[in-house]
Amino acid sequence: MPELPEVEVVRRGLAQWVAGREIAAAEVYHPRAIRRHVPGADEFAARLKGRAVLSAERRGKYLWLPLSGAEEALMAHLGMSGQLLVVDQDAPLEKHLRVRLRFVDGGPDLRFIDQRTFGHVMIAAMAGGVPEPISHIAPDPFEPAFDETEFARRLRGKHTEIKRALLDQSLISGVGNIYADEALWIAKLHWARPTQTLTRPKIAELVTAVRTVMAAALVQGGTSFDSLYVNVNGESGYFDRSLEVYGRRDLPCSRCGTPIRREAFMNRSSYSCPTCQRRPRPAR
DNA sequence: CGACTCTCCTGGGTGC
DNA sequence: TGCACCCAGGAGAGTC
Repeated sequence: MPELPEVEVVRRGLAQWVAGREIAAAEVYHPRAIRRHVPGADEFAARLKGRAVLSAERRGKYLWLPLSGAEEALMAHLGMSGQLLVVDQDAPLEKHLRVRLRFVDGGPDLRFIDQRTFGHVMIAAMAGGVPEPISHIAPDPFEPAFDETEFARRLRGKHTEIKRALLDQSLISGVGNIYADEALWIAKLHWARPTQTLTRPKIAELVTAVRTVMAAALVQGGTSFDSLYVNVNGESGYFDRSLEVYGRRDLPCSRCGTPIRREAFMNRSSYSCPTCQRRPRPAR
């Protein structure tokens, strides 16, 4: 649920507080947190010891810390409830602490805390500038590598609904349920609109809406809808106050006053304005 | 192969 | 007050 803006907030904190430091030790408190690191916890810790963190990078919702030595990085995905916190090494261990990194400088730890355990960390080889496990995902809309023409071409070739496509990280990365609903509201598109019926100008409008809402969220430090999204210092952003549809069932649309509706879609909630976002005709 | 569903997980909230 | 249940949802595995 932390989406691109929240993950970017975390990346900036890691760049400031963790980059340039040498790892003294890694401790794994819950095996599920490293389930994608196939060699296991002991190998994970051994491979990190003595390596320096070179920088902090991001694509979509994925973060990675390139490491000194071999061409590999410590990669993280926050899932729904993951947090990467920079905390004093003497601070008490958090209830949902999953992985702890200590540094040779004796400064603050980097701790991965994750209540719902959908997030994970792993060490991954680099491949073409990104960790190999995420080589299949598309650039996010803030990267120079994001090709809007290619995105439009692939989108129009799909036989699916627009919201499903927005959440497909192989088409465009970084968009999750909250910002998908917000961007669709800005572009006045219903979530069920068939992708093959979208014109190129409408797709351009939608991409602009995605960038607009995410940039606005980033300025405010991200969204803190359920208080689990925090920066590396444990602080929440304020963008939830600016949400137009997400979580606003029965509240008036700021454009037309119609009560916002909540519908089930893909086993989750979709919020939209019944007037501004007309349901597409069922004909195909 | 593309489209779509299922599954993992925990704790806060709710209704009785 | 306690307990059963629902809900939040990203992404990979599995199904058709």
